Amino acid sequence: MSKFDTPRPFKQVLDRLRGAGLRPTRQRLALAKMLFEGPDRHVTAEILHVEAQAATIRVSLATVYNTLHQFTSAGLLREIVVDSQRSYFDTNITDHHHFFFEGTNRLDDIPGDQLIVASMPPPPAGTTVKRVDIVVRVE
Amino acid sequence: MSKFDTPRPFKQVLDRLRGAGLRPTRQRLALAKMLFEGPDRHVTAEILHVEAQAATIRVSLATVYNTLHQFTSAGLLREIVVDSQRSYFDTNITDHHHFFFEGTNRLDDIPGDQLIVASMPPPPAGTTVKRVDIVVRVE
DNA sequence: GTGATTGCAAATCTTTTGCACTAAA
DNA sequence: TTTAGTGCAAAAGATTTGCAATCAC
Repeated sequence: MSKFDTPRPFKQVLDRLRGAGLRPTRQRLALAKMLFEGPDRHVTAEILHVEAQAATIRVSLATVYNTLHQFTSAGLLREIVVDSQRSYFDTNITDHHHFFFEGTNRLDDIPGDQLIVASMPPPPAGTTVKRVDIVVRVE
Repeated sequence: MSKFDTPRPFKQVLDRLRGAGLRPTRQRLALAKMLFEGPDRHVTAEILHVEAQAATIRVSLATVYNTLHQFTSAGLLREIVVDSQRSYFDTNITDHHHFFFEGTNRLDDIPGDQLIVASMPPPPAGTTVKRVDIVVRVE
């Protein structure tokens, strides 16, 4: 067993922050590990904060909000708009869409190749398309 | 010129409320006229309230909120989720989608036949599709 | 009359902000 | 050091709620 067999998640997350020009502070590192190690996920600030506290990570809710927005600006996260009352963030930043379960407020990914738009109108004059968001609401 | 030539918008709006099982109160009638007479539009509670006041219609912001939700439940309006901070309501309740201008927070309709979804995954087991919302974000 | 509707002010909820303190480089 | 980042509490903005007064039927 060589020394290269062990995964080095700490370093991966650390590099991801450095690459985004964000100082790897204790709080950012802890939140990044919760978000980026393990499978993709959808979080709200509130949920991430509660989880952090459960994991004995000292971080304020304001910092969770700041961090989620910084990660989003840096392209590490994507904000999903499905609820006019709350913001969701997705660790999956590839091209894809969502199922939204109205009863439980849960989000599930729809892989990019499973939902195909056949025809789309041109953007209004003077504008460019920034993103196309598709939400399939189910219940 | 017969007596049938004159449009009777008042009666139309009144009947629309009655048909929805909503008492045609002064406030509901005034708001319904602002919403349903004239071309389709997108409004927030705030905007509708300001407009009402400008038209010397006495109605509280709480009542505007209540009314928008009652109209939505009754199927007279549709709520559009494009911004996780504010609710928009659309008087166009036919099948269609939207352009959202990120700079100005403005919404434009995309007629139903101008955006065609070619392939769509089946809804998760035990759920049914309630609606498919497509937002083309431009700037 | 009587039950639905309204207005108002207070409450709630999510998110942002100001600023003194702390920590990374 | 020096500058970015953090925590806290307060502020802000959107929306809802409780309840007495008012209105439609």
